Amino acid sequence: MTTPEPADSQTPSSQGSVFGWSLTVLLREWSARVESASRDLPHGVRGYQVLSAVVHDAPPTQAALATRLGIDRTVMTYLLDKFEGCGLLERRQDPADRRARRIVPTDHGRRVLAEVDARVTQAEDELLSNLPPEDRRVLLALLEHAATGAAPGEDRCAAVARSAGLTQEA
Amino acid sequence: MTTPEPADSQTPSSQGSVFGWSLTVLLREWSARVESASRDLPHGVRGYQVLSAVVHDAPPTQAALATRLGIDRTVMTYLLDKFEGCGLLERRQDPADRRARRIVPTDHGRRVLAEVDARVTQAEDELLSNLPPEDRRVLLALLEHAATGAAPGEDRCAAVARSAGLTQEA
DNA sequence: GAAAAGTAATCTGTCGAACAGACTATATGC
DNA sequence: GCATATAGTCTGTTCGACAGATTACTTTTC
Repeated sequence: MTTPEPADSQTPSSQGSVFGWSLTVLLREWSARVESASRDLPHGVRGYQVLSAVVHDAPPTQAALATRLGIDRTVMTYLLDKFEGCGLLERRQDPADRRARRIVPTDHGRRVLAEVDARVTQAEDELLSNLPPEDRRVLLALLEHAATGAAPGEDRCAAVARSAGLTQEA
Repeated sequence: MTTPEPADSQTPSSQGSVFGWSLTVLLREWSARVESASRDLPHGVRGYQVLSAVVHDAPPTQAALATRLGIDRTVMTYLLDKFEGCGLLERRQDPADRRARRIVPTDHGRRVLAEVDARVTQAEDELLSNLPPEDRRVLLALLEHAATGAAPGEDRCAAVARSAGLTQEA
């Protein structure tokens, strides 16, 4: 009786977290598309993110890579096992600290990533096809800004350190 | 010819999907915060999304609810079992189609959601604290627009209908 | 108006991914 | 040298996702 039949069932942002819903929907769709764009890679989307981070961001160690991607260390291990087995990445002992491994892409890895990256870019364009290019750029910029601010811990320090050319922190 | 890469000023593709990374980071952080904001609810974030969708969107049936949230039907079943057990929601037979269940919130459910919603809103504010309010609003609007366009199924009709009145940012 | 086909929700079993915890090897501090 | 901390690996458990069969009801067809 008192059920106040919502006149339009899709009221905009007056309702509870549109933000969360939007993020969830977009990430799900993005994952689905990138999944099929990453068919050459092991572990699908996850794999793409790993390879992409290694090539583009070059985090110093395996642990740093895991932190950046929000992946558990134990998961990172078998992810990299697979990549190494496929000849896409290599683990090298860091000469400065022989506990640590520096993850470096092989030439083959770089080539494969380039192809996948192209497909991913196209997939993203399709995903955002109902936003005009200008809005798209604004969205991307805001998104990155928000994510960088929200990312946990030393990522920001690392970013600062890297842009300043530092190799060691006190 | 081979469609050349658009050498636009700042192609995100040159860095590999910043888009995907940003979405992933933001959703992870959002989930963590909402998780602790939803401590009164079963199934954490998932639970919040379900309850929120039921109250704010009022999808006609259990299946519609599942589709909207991208949750498998069989998963929906035990999610709702729990919620019904906690007295937050009720399943009622749809008189028009006795196979279907209409999911309705109890008063208790509404009250609990109101509290959680408040906490979630606050958490989101903190999450986006490094964006000025204006940017925040723009981000939300673009995000929702993009998500509505990308969401599978009949949402798209609603999107078109609504986007007739939108597109006025500059 | 009964049989056939289709749909909403549930139940069952299986699989994989995520996480906690122990373990190995190096590093650093006293 | 011994104690403690850290990088990475290995092991076992748990939990959620999904496919497939099942039950209840509706719609279609003759």
